[in-house]
Amino acid sequence: MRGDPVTREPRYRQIAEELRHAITEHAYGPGGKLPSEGALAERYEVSRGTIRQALMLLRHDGLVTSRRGTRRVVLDDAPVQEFAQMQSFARWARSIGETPEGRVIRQGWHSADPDERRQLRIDADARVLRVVRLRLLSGRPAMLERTAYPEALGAIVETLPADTVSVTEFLEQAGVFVADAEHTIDLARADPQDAALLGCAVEDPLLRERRRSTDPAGVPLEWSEDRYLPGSVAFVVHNSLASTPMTRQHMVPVVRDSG
Amino acid sequence: MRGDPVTREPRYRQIAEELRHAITEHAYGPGGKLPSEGALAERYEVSRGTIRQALMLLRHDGLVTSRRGTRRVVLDDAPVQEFAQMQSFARWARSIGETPEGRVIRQGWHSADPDERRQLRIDADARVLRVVRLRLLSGRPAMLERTAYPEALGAIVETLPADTVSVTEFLEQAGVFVADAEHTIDLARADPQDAALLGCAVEDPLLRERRRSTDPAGVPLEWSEDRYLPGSVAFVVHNSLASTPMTRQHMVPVVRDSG
DNA sequence: CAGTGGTCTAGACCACGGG
DNA sequence: CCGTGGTCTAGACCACTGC
Repeated sequence: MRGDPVTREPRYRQIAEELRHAITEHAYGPGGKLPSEGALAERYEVSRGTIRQALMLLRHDGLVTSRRGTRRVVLDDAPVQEFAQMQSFARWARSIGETPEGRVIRQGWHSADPDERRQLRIDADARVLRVVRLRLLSGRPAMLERTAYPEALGAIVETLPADTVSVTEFLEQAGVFVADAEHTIDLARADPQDAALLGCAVEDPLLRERRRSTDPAGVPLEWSEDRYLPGSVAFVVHNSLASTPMTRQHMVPVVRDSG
Repeated sequence: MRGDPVTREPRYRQIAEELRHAITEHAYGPGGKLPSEGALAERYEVSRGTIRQALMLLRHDGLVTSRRGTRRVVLDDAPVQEFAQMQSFARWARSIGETPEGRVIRQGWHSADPDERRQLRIDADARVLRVVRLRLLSGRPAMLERTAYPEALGAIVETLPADTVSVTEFLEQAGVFVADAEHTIDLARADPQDAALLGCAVEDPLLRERRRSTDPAGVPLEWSEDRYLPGSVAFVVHNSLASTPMTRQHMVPVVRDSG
């Protein structure tokens, strides 16, 4: 009943959270130096290894540097968000003080096309549930989302009300968790459906995010193409020598069907 | 025979590299299971901790999952690149088999504007070197880059020939290394200069990447705005419960404030 | 030179998954 | 239940920075 979770938060995450707060409260920098690992280990009464785990989190988020020989330096109060917020439009919207809405525009079962088969790693004869959803921020259309779900997941999603605000949160209650996602960001032109629903003109430019999400076991959960009205959102990525989660991808001109 | 260079590659990185190769050669998956940490520790004759460091690298790159209770599962042969390739247009171009070119369009010293002062963390009276560079892929204009360098770095960049292919590689030879970068990706409209140099029309949509790079000590090195012709490039980002390097950023509609 | 973070070891206990 | 990865400890030595 109480907030006592089944599995308590690991010590190194608690420490990372405290340090993150200290940093965003400008206790050190920017440009300031963190205490040494040894000093932190003493302060928190843990081993140096635990401190290093905590600092690793901050480093991957781009909050601090680290190099041999000198103390860690505060880089910036970076705009860090939880994975859960990146993964859920509704959570993100709430975190910035907007009211998220969602409306299913169309929904139906289809046999998977080659792209869907590759992304969802399913057989040629498998079916997918395709859902088109309009996403709104405080009443204004912000994004149009076209998602394909594999059979098992589609059977759940299919039952949701058309105005479900957060599919992600519903799926979590059903025991479905997203653990990994790969995003491809580029530009697209509004097709007639985009234009009608987002309230722009056909051929207007949109920011496009294609996303493939998988569960903790590595099983693909969804393959989605989201189109954002320009001016409503930007994507921020941090990378470093320590981790390079972002890559450029070359696009060769492709021939598309006339639709 | 220990003829190793000054600093040898750490064991965990060697192991990660071997495993990465095995994965991309489809020795396990996709969907396959990796050997347990204990088995790998025995095979490579290292402690379990070292194996875990290696696996952590693969996990952050989105190559494998990891959860308690089961062996790691191969996710995909992900489009992983080195940080160095993400950071350098020329290196990236070569890696995809294209010939990179660069041309300085304009270059000059200015007093830093508020944006540059904040991004480069410099004083109000400091000067910056502003450089406008056109980047080409195999002869075709692909991107226009507007960069601001702080005084010390500008003094070096200023001396480069106008057709320098890789500024990054030159700076490395001068002992300047990029260790961290933050990227903001959204959409922009071509201004007259963009249009003239990229060969598009004014107001045409462009994919915009703003970037702030820092050195290993956390000192800002450059603040840049790159505008890509659509269709030439996409950005790919991997994130997970383990690390969330990407965030959405809300862009507030420009509202005229009435004093 | 002293202090720092990077690497590595050899243990330990626990939480979780799946048979 | 057993095997797995997640957390944590208490050391050790080394490479590097900066005085």
